[in-house]
Amino acid sequence: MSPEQIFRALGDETRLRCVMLMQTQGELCVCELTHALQLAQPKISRHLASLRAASVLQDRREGVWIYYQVSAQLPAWAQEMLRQTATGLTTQAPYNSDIQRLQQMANRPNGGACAS
Amino acid sequence: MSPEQIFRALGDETRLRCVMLMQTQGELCVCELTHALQLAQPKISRHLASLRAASVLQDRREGVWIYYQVSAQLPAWAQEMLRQTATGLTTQAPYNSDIQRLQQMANRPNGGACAS
DNA sequence: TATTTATATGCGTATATCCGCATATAAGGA
DNA sequence: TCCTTATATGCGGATATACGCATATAAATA
Repeated sequence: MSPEQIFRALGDETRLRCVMLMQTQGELCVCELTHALQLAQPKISRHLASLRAASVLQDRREGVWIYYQVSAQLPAWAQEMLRQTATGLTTQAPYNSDIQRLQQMANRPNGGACAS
Repeated sequence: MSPEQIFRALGDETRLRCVMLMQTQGELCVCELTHALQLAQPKISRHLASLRAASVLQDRREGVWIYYQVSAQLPAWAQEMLRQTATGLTTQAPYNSDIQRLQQMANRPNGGACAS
C-alpha cells in the first residue's frame, strides 16, 4: 500500500490507539482491544478491517479469536516510523490509559501476551 | 494539534509530496512547490493551508512570496517521524522526481535555497 | 492609480468517511 | 443440532474531504 494510505489509516483516533497498543503490547485480539479502548465491538472491528486493508495490520485466527498485530510486511521506514511514534505517544493520554486497562484486564484469552 | 490530525494531514498524496519536499529541501514558496509537483496553484495552496491548520507547516511572508517549512513547533516524535519517512521515501517516485524538478527549476525566488 | 505577479478563497459537486444499530458468520461446547 | 461467544458486515444518514473553476487579496512596480 502507498505511504499516504498508511498515513490516512493512522489519521483517526480509534485506529491510532489500536496501532499504538499493538506496537507496544504485541499481538492482540479484538476483545482485548475492545476492553482496553472501551469502545463498541463493531466499531473496533471495522477500524481493524480498514487498518488491514491499508496493510498496517495483519491478522490470524486461533479458534474463536482473531489476533491482530502490526504487519511484518510493512516497509522498514514505516516500521521505524511507528516505533518513533509509539515512543513519543504512549506516555500520554489516552494511549497510556489504554495500556493500563489492557494490563489490568481479567480473563485475557490464552494466546494473549499475559498468559504464560 | 493532535497526533491523529498530523497523520490525517499526511494522508493525501499532494500533501505528503509537499511535506517530503520541504523536509529534504527546507523552506519553499508556493511557486516552487507548484513547479516541482506540476499541479495547479489553487490546489497546492489549499493543501498548504490544511497542513498549516494541522500545525505541520509554518509560513512566513517575504514580499510577494510566502515561504512554507516544516514547523519547528512540532513535537519531537513528529519531527523524528518525518525524518524517518523522508529517508524511506525520497529515493522513490514521485518524491525523487519532485526533488529533481525543483533543483532544475529556473528563476527560483531570491530567498530560495538556490540563490546565493 | 493601473498593471502584473504571487497567493488565497468562495462555490458547487462528487465522493469518501464515520457512526449506530441490527444482523450475519463462524467456532466450540452441551 | 442448539446455544453461546467472538467477530464481521449490511444499511442509512450525517458530515467531511477533494476537486475544478472562477475570483479575490496583496505586494511590487510603472
